[in-house]
Amino acid sequence: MTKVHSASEIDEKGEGFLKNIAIDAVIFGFHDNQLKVLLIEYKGTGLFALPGGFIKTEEDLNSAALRVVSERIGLEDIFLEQFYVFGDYSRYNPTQFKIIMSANGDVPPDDHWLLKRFISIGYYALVDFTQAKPMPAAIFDSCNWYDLTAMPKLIQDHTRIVEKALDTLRSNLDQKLIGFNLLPQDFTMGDLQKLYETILDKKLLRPAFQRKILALGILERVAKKWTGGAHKAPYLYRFRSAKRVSE
Amino acid sequence: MTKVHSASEIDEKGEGFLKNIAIDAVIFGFHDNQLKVLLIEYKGTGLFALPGGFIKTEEDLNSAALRVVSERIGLEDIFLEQFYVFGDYSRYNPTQFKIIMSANGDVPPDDHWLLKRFISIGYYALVDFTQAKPMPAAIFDSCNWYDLTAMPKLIQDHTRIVEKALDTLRSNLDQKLIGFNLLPQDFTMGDLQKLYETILDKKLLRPAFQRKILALGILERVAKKWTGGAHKAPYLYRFRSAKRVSE
DNA sequence: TTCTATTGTAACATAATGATACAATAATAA
DNA sequence: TTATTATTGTATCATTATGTTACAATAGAA
Repeated sequence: MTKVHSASEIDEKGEGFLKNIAIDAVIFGFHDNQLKVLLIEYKGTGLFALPGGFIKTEEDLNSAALRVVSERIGLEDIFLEQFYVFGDYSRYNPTQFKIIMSANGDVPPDDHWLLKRFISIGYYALVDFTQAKPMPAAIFDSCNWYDLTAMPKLIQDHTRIVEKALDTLRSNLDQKLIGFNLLPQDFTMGDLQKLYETILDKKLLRPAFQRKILALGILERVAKKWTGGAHKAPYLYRFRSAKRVSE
Repeated sequence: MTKVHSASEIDEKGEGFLKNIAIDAVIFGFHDNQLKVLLIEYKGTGLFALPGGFIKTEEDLNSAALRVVSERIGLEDIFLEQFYVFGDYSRYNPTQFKIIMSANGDVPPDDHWLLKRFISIGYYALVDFTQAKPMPAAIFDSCNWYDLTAMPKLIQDHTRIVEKALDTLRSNLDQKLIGFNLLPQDFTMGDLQKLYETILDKKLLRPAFQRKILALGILERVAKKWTGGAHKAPYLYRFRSAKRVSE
């Protein structure tokens, strides 16, 4: 329950959108050995939130989520998956949305559809930080990456949504092979290990990690080697399989 | 999008319920070495469906799901978890609901809220077959267990929902320790193994299974032994931890 | 050319899992 | 009462996976 379009785009009754349902997206990136989350800031409020949106009357749910994410990040081929539906009544907080809309110049009537209760379907996305281009919308002051460890206070239960997304990412990391969606096309084994260590928040043994990953048979070695350090140059690897978008 | 209450309970505008959102529940049971699913049959239509329902305006999503399930099964303490949200536009099929409502004596106007598009939040429940008491509502002809391998044709995409629930059950079986929710309080190691074999649809080696399960340290041996066969009597076991309901 | 930091992988240790074997035993039948 | 039978509980060994140490290879800097 987050992405508020421009006032002209959505009327007071929410015609053209499904009622009571929102999408919130936790978009993860990885840079400088830090997990990042994309957050937006509502114009003139100092209120930070996850990117989000609503479902058009004739739109598939997963397509709506993809639209919401790609509008913020400027990419089309995105790993994106549902992870939880947040539906506690205690989430309902219309005054916060009155503030957001008022700061944007719209003073909404009390029965405005955006002031009704919303159930939010949580999606998490894994994107290549080097390719992503954060794009604010008109009603945002900003749209930027934040270290997971240094996020501003978020509206509603969005902090909990991020935590739950991280839990899901952790437990899916080994099971499904999704980590590579956070890396650029070519990367070293050290890059991959640091990514795993950052997500899992624990040190891994280098030989065992390398052996395990290579045994999966999903990497191919790129001929050229990375260079730059005063030591033996590591190989560059690339994942064979394509990125997946939901199921 | 399934459980239609009596006509008097819900008005044509759906006052008191969230719009466009439904809950569908895949309730699993285990009996005679068969996985069972609870299905309802809409009165006078021969149409089978998953038990389902809607969310009250001031009700938590997970509470609504628990209400929907316990109304059908007559139990309170139920393992219940979200597994996926079904939101394709192609699910939308109002004529089927016109048939169901007409057969029930209500001829709905075309703008009746139940004839609008619904996004369905899928939950799966694991219940003790010996304790469950399937309870039909007024608008059902029946509410019964069906073998997963011998289900009738279901309305909408409910067959796919069952399949996806089974996938989730399979992948959660080892990770989380949820299998015991399908068994009565006391059971033998053979019972548990048969349950696992049925769910995973493959044979397991008895000594390895026993060692692995016991190593988890979650079972306690009940003093008395089961009896009845012309062979050594197996121990009865009981799970230490309590059942969990969602997160 | 030597030094340094890091990589790639071999080698061994330990733990987990797969597979076979067999004694223990509750009911049945002789 | 005793032998028979089917199944249980677990020991034992084999295989595989994972944890850990060690060391040669090497790109750049000194």
